[in-house]
Amino acid sequence: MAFDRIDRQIMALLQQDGRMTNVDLAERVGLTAPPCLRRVRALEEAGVIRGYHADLDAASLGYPITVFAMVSLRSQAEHDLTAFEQHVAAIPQVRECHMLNGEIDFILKIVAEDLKSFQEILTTHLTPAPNVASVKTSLTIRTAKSISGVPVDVDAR
Amino acid sequence: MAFDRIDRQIMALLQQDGRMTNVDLAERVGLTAPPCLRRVRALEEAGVIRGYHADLDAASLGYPITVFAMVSLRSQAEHDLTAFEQHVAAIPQVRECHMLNGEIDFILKIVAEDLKSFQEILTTHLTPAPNVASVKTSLTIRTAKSISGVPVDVDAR
DNA sequence: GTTGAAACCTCAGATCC
DNA sequence: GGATCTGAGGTTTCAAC
Repeated sequence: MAFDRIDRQIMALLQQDGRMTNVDLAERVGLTAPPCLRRVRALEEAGVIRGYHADLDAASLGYPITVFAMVSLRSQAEHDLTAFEQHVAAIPQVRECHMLNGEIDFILKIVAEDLKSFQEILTTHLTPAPNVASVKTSLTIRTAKSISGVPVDVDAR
Repeated sequence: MAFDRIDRQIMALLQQDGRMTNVDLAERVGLTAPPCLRRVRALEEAGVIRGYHADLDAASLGYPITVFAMVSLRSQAEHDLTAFEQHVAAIPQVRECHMLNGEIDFILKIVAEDLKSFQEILTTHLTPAPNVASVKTSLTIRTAKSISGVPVDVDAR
């Protein structure tokens, strides 16, 4: 799928403010409402816009702790990798699971109510998981930057 | 700020679908539209709902590569830490920057158009940055789970 | 103090050009 | 892509619990 300048503007604006009304959006990109809405629907149906989400403050909701866990497995056979992914997918506090190259097999981003409950997740769900060789964790002191999504270069192409 | 069951339902639903209409939302939580809207506005003004964002597909937009970079600095003086944070904040491909405890000082999530442009970011912006002792990078092979936000337990309290 | 009912006004979505 | 129209939704006001 190819995007023109207006498509890119639409994506950049909706990434910034996902609840912007269609008429506002249309005005900002220099269209009238109907063609603007058609473009948005086309982007949604093409899977370029995957959804819209409220960005909640983790601390207010009782999850002030964010931890990164670097996990190495004993076996890197595909079956064992997917088994581990399915295992962590069922843990709600695990928000991200990325498979990496190199000596670390997976990096997980985990949120927790406090250090005690984090230790509990670690010792009851992560360390004893099948095939896990080692788990190294690092507490997040502070987060200087956290932008979901990707850079949208409006002037590209 | 304290939340009742309805507040939690609202947050869970808006985290799932940020463009849900207010009347839909009201119906799902068992209210009529006006009090539901007031609750949403209150949550926004309290900073619990920080915003709404379209979730864009990185690969479609020309960013198929995600890399984690573990950075250690030579000095951990507060002045040097914030200087590094400000440095990476200006790099659009750096989407996240978390300060960690332990031997690694920062973990960065970086998106890139291809390996070549990633290497360019690394060698021109990251490695030569002031005070950087070491940068270890890991390519993301695949992402099994990526849920922005936090678990919202509707039945809590 | 929070909900709900009614009013008004704006927007979303469909149709046609 | 734009113009027009209709039904639906957003938002404010105010009364009631």
